[in-house]
Amino acid sequence: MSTAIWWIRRDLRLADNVALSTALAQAKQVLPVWIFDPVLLASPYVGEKRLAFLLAGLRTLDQALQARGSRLIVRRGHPPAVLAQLLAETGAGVIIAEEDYSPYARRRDQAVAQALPLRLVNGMAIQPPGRVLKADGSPYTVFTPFSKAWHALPRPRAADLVPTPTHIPTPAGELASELIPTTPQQAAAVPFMAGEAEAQRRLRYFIDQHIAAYAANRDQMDIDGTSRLSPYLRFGMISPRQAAVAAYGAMTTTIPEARAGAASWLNELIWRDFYIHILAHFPAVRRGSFREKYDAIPWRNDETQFAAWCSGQTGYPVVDAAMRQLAATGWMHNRARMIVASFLTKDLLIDWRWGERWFMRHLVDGDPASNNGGWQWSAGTGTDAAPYFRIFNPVSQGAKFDPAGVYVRRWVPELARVPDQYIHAPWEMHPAVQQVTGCIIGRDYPPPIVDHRAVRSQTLAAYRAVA
DNA sequence: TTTTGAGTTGTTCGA
DNA sequence: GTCGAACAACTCAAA
Repeated sequence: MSTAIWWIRRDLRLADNVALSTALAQAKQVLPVWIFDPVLLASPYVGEKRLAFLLAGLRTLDQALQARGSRLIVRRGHPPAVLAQLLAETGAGVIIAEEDYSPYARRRDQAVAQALPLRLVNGMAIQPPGRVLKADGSPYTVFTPFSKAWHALPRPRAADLVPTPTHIPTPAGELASELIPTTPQQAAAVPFMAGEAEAQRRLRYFIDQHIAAYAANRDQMDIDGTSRLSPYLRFGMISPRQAAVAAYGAMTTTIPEARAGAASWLNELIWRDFYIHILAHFPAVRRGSFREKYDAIPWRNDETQFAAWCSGQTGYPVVDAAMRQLAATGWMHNRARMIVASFLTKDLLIDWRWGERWFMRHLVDGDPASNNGGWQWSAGTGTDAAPYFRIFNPVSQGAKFDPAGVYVRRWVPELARVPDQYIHAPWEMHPAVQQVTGCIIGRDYPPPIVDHRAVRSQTLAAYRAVA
């Protein structure tokens, strides 16, 4: 075969790219193609920060391709039509892509495969859906047995990783390609530089500097103890197999903390696989509760309270810090995600889908599988959900995971001079203290929009009624 | 088929 | 201040 199309979707990398290596093995020439799908661009789940990160990633990928004798062809339109046109233009005999298991992607790929020679390969998950099943062939819905079965499979090894090709022979003829739009101004504050090289640099830095303390620090919001690789995994600027191989590598050290940290981080990668599998096997979770009875929860859905949550004006410092971090940077600490999700669903009794959509619009790493899984876990509606009476207390969570208020003060500057003992409950400051610290509750910072203790018991009653 | 052990990440209360 | 129990049963997975 003379030409294969490498259809790039969530695999913006050249290293360990099975779609690319398969294309190179099958054809003399490979044409890398990106398609802007109007359906996805118009989705309410797309936001400008993630879009900007994607565009920057495409530019970086194009540069890497050009350094290897190739280039990125960019088109816009309905993928089946665009690909049919490209096959006609190039005479390519096959389209090869990394499989995306989310519901829209599967429908899209089915439509393509009906008319065109499409071949899908795994790479988005470490173990693809269908490979981790119970003895009777059905999928797992509880994490721990899933992870046991996952661990029983052959582990990815460094030798399995496909090296970066040194040269990518690409058809030389004239082929129309759109320019990649320039990054909107908004992206300036996003602390993620797009691209494969940056992903590898972060991986090395994390493994070398942070893995030993990961198990102890990963929940601390005031410490940069996490890998911050999620945006790169989201767009395949690093493959999850590369991450897993690095984790296994760190597990061979003699330092017990490093081994524990690596195991803990690998577990998070397995959670990522788990939610990819859940969405693949149960696509209805995208629209409703995994457990149907929880669709009957009587959400209060107060628009004013939702707006306060979105803008970081709830009066609960740790919630507000997290929501402002999200708005400013497109990222939020994992512990903070749980706290604000618990607050939205359990304190405000607002439908978890509202929070899911807000996260998707603002997160650079927004991924349908992980985001949906996390929200349903927090709301108590999902597979393997937390018991509904497990309601986070935003004050004690703050005290535990941001004890000196470093995280809060960074993102809620009006609380900068509030003493540590009040930093997570500033409304408890005596008026004289408010005066001295320059933070008058109701003037400089809002009073709490709900009384946690009161709404907690209301929510318990509401959940108990449908459980 | 039945039984048994277990289930990411919490909070509150009372001794 | 610390610690264990209660929260509330239910579903899942595997023997």
